Amino acid sequence: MDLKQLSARLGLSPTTVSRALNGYSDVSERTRQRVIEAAREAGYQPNLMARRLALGKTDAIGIVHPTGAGHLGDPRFLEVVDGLTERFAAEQIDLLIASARPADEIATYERLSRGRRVDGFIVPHTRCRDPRIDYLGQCGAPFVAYGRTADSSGYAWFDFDNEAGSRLAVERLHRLGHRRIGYVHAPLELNFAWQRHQGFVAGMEQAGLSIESRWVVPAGFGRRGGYEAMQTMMAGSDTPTAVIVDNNLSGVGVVRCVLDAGQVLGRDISVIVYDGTPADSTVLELEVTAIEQPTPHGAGVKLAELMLGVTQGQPLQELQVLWAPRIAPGNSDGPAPGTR
Amino acid sequence: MDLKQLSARLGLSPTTVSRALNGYSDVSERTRQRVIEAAREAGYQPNLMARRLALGKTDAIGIVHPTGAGHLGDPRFLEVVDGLTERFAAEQIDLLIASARPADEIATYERLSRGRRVDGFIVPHTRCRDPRIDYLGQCGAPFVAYGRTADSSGYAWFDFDNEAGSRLAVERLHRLGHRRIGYVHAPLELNFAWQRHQGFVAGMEQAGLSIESRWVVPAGFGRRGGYEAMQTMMAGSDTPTAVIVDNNLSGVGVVRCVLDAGQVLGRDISVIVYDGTPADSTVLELEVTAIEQPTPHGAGVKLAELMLGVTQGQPLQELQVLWAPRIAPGNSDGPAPGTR
DNA sequence: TTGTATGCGTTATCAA
DNA sequence: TTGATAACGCATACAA
Repeated sequence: MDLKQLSARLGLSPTTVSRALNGYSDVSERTRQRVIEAAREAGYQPNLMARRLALGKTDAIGIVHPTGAGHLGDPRFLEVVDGLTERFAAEQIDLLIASARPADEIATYERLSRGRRVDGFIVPHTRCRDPRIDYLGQCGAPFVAYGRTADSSGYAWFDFDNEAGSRLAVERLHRLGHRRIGYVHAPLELNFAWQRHQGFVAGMEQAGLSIESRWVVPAGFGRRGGYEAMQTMMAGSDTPTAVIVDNNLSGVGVVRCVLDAGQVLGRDISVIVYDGTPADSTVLELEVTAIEQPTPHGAGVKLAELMLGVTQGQPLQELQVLWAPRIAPGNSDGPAPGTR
Repeated sequence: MDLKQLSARLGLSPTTVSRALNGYSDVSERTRQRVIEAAREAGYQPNLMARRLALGKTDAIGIVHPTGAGHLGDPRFLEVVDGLTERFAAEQIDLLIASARPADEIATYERLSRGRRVDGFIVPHTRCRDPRIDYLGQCGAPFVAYGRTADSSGYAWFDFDNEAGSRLAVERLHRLGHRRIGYVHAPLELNFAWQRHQGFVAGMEQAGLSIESRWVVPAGFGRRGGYEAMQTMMAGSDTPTAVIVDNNLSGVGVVRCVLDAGQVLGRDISVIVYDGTPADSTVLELEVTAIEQPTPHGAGVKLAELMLGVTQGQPLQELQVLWAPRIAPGNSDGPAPGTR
């Protein structure tokens, strides 16, 4: 059942039927109702390829996710995808997913954009200096970045206020009497890690605390990385009384390491973790004090909306969104030992 | 630069140019070379929407992944997607991803297939009785299932020989002298869980061992579920000397629980886990004995190839592929206590 | 308010 | 071996 057949059945021209279905104003209300009714009962579905050809759009947004090391099964990524597809589906837009090793990433963006397979991109896992952003900017493809780069002025993005989050954590620990605060972080090329680290530095400065470089430990992204980082930190002769962890996978490792060392969280040592403990974790009976962000699903929905805004030519100013974190208190932190 | 412009530049008709580029035989070799050369240097890219309209294909395959409980961030899913996109990209085929809550799943398949947004589907996470398979079968949409259903005769699928895997594990433990063997499993609606459980039952029978129902414990999918299941099992007065776990997330929980109880793996209690330990785990210095499957990435590639086979009308027989598991010995199992 | 004619860029048909 | 012409199904100036 195509437009021609439907219009023939109605005794109208395809033009009129098309306009009636697409909500144009220059068609009488009576005709419109008649058309809509007939379309419904005939089970008419417009041919998307034809429409796309005529309109020059693909109704698809691409997302290229980096594969391989450094992104070992970030489980939250799929939740972002959930949010994206949910919001896009409401607009009849498809999400096209591609994977690429870091070395092939640009080529993949090129393939998708030059082949006009998508109308735009969602760019995840931004880095401080990000060639993907550069490439898309210069070739004029619409996109929304999930996270900012060093210079974030010229494009649409959605990000958390990572600096503020770390500062909140430092302030809280400082109020609890801690003065020796450690920090476990993901690779600083990842911009979220960089920003959170910046916030840590700023927070410490503001609190008048000095940063011990041996207590600032990089961890591979993931549980194991966190575990090893914490082992390193605890191996020294003097150890911090509190630790902030910049991602919740590493956070699991850190917490696990503390427990394995026979220490009591919130008493012997305090830990605050970005995003707290993953729902699925073996750390039971422990509510880790968290720097709380919007859910990945919510982020996905927001990213989708920004993408829609971009394609509709909304002013850039409205397309740069920063969400504010807050502290969700748990029982993994407490007064510094010897404070009271 | 479109076909018309390119043909004008060459002094040929669009027809000829099209045929030259698409490898038809009825064009002279000299002309073909000339056309290919010109196309390359002009950077000609065919308009996919136009081609799709003309050919009535979408060059896209859909994958609908169930969102919400029960699939909490299965990290391996993304790896499967990697394999899929990698293989499909080589054929200029896009992978379209959608998310749906279990209740909306069928509707999503319907939206995608009736809207002719995709040429076929990959169906993940099959269940024993699976309405998605029923729906796709009856509406005639091409698809490949990742895992079989109870009746797997009428469609293309890729699966592991889950029964064989469990039997291998039981045999190994039996040879090591174990007679009291427990089993921790994912919900049995999931077909892989069902099959693995069947294999366990068959293996025990074959070994002449009796199954203690209190040692067969269902666990939610995930680390925590495994942990709790193992707690349950170890709470009883008499406990098994060995445990088989049917997925590696629960496996982490089980192992963790054993360690937390101060027992030594491979000596006090033996554990064999499907797929072993995830690369990113806090269980250090321990190589869990695994029932080894192909990698998710490999599975993705294979699924993509099966999909291609389906669209090319290959006989069904060649499109039902079972991969055989093997045991990868680690140090989490050993002779039953008191055996030697 | 409706219809006519044309374009979107490709592939397929059939004649030359 | 090549080219003219007609699909593919929808959208849109423009005319009525």
